[in-house]
Amino acid sequence: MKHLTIGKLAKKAEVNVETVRYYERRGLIPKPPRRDPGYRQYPQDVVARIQFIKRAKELGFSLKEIAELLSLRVDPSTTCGDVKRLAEIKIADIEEKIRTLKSIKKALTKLVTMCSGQGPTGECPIIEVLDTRAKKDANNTSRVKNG
Amino acid sequence: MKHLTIGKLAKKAEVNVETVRYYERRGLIPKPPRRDPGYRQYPQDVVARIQFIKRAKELGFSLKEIAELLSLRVDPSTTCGDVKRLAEIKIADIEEKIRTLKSIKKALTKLVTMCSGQGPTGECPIIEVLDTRAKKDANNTSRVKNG
DNA sequence: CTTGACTCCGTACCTAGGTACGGAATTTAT
DNA sequence: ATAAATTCCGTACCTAGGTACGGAGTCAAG
Repeated sequence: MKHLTIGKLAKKAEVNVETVRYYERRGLIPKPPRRDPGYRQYPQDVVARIQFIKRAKELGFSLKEIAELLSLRVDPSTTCGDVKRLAEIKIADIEEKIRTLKSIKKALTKLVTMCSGQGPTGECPIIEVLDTRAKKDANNTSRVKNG
Repeated sequence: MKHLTIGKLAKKAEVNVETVRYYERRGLIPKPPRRDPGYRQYPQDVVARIQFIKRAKELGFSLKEIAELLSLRVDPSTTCGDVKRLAEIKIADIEEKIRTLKSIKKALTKLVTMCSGQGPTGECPIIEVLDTRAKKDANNTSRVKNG
């Protein structure tokens, strides 16, 4: 089977048919060629593209950001400098996300340990772990003086 | 300053006042004590809690999931077994997210390299990198394209 | 002691990201 | 060769997560 109907594609990628059409409208997947009466014919690789979109969504990227990620490629229409710049911004975003996830994970791991250790502490260590990071821009303006 | 009004809290946590009330309704932050005519009095630590919520959202957690994360603590009302089980599920979720983020990052890094190398490939390496992962349940015809 | 900023509350509205509807044409299965 | 499923399209609707409105009471500064 060389091409996929929209229904087959949706099934493979585990999304709704309407979602496929929606992504097309949003420009997240390319407009496919049409068969005789107008039926869409999808190449196989669109499955992976949709699966990428799904994963990226779970990681907190908006469809707009995902579209940007997907457009990142080395082709004649973009200069390398542009691609590089955008990619580097995205890499930094991702590193930040990874850092935060790691600290949440650490907190959870600590919690599990505490649990085994039988310490009924009552406080939530998850927030505590992130607390340090939160402090980076916790500067009160001068007008917050109070007694 | 011992307590915060809702406005001060919102400012510190960099969210809208309405959002604070919304989170209260959703049970994401505890209902604070009230002052004389009914004004909310927030302890300082709620700032960190809201910042945690903001970050977790950026990582793709829903408010419901965030509520679960925040309720994870060792206290008398939950058994250690319960906490541990839930925490371990969350840890696995997080590890999956980290893995996916790393592979996207890797793809982007590769892209930057390619870019420096002047290779006008035209294809999007981001999807390709994730493709391997996608294949885990892509049991279709024997015809697998390679590149 | 007034003026303006802040608070209360319920309800209405908004954006993002889908999902469903409905009727006509077409394809597939029986 | 029918019946059942799929496809087309535009539009309407839905959920999550806020955000704004409005009118009344309250606090802080001039």
